[in-house]
Amino acid sequence: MIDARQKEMSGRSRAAQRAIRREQIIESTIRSINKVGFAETTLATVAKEAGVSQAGVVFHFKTKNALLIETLRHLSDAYNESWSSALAAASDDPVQRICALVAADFRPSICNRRIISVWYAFWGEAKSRPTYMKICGASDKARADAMRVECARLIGGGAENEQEWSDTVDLIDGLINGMWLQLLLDYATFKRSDALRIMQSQLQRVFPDHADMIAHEFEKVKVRSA
Amino acid sequence: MIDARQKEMSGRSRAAQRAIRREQIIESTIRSINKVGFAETTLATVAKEAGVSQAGVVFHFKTKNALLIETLRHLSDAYNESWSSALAAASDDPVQRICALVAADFRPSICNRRIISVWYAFWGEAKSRPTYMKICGASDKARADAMRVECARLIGGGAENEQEWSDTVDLIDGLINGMWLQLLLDYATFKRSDALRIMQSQLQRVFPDHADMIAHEFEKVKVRSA
DNA sequence: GTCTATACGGTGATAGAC
DNA sequence: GTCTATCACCGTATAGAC
Repeated sequence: MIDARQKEMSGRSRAAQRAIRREQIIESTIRSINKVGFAETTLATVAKEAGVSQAGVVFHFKTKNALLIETLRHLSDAYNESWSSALAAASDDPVQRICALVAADFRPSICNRRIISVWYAFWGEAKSRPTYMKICGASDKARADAMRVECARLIGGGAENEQEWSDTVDLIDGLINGMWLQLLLDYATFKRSDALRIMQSQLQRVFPDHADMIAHEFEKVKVRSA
Repeated sequence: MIDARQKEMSGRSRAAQRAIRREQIIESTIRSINKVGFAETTLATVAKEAGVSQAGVVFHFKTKNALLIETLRHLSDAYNESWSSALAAASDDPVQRICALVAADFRPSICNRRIISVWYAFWGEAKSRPTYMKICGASDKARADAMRVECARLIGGGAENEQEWSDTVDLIDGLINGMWLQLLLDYATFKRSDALRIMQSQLQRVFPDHADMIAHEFEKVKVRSA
């Protein structure tokens, strides 16, 4: 492990090395939260996962709290990158863009128990830690706004429909979060494919005029993950 | 505070006194998780909230871990009692029973940030603590089964429809969880009334033949909480 | 049953060698 | 940059008086 690390380091600038080492430690924090839980995660458990000393962790993040905040930001960045790139790759059609946004939240890299459990750990602490709250809120809002734009285009942009877009976005995004919780808790019987099937039929119910295109878009997702 | 406690104690059996004191400490645990978070909740913070000594908390629950498990069980019991009583009070009509189950999850006593944040704290720890997982899973399953019965009656009980009930239940319950998360994180702009409105319109979409009765049932909820 | 006092281990963070 | 050694503190849990 130490060899692999050193190999990865060689031939890079100082700044790049620093960034890589920080990311390694953040990944170790995620692993630790998975193994022993958020409450039991200490500098020692993180250091052990990362294969560095406890002081090494502090050197790179100053304090434990800063490390946890950076870990949350890392999750948030990865999430934002995922839906942004999905949107960038999609056509201009709002139905396709909505499907792309939904499908992005079920990509294996984003949507797996390892990551979901960490999100839940931070959400659980968010009420008592304003910084977590802010990061989670900003991440959620950016994504919801992206979805709002597409729903507004599809439903009709007049102000008289504003509550309808707004509710449609809350409905779709809320359902995604519900699927995530079920993937976390009911992992023995509930799979990503179940979640995707439910999301597809729900989108078809919400946008019955575009049922065929939605089916077509979800077929593509199924092919990609097969 | 101590006077109020002693007043509550007088004239009760030993067992009842014990139960009351235990419940007071559990309530204090919930308050502590709200104030300082799950990770920072210690015997000291709980004891301070409860107005007893640290050793007093241990006396009643043996260990901190046992206290946390009892706290989760307390949440779970309250939740189960809520939907069970709602079901018992409902008529025999499946639509009314489904509405009753949904509305029960948005009762102020069950659905408020104080309680939701504690649920999220436990969900966040669940992956690394099998006992939490088991309690959460059992609670979820009982409730989902209750919903499944009603959906099966409404959709048609043949085996050929099984995936349809199952998905419908996952859809409704998933959406409820999504609404809870939004109530937790987006509390400034998203209210219980927003969640109820979205749930109503969603149920109407899922069961279009019963839209009128659903509207009627949700009117009753609105009147009750006004 | 409830308290005060305390044992004991672990925790976050620092100092200083290399 | 990374380590070992160390600190002061705080965590859980116990002992024993009342």
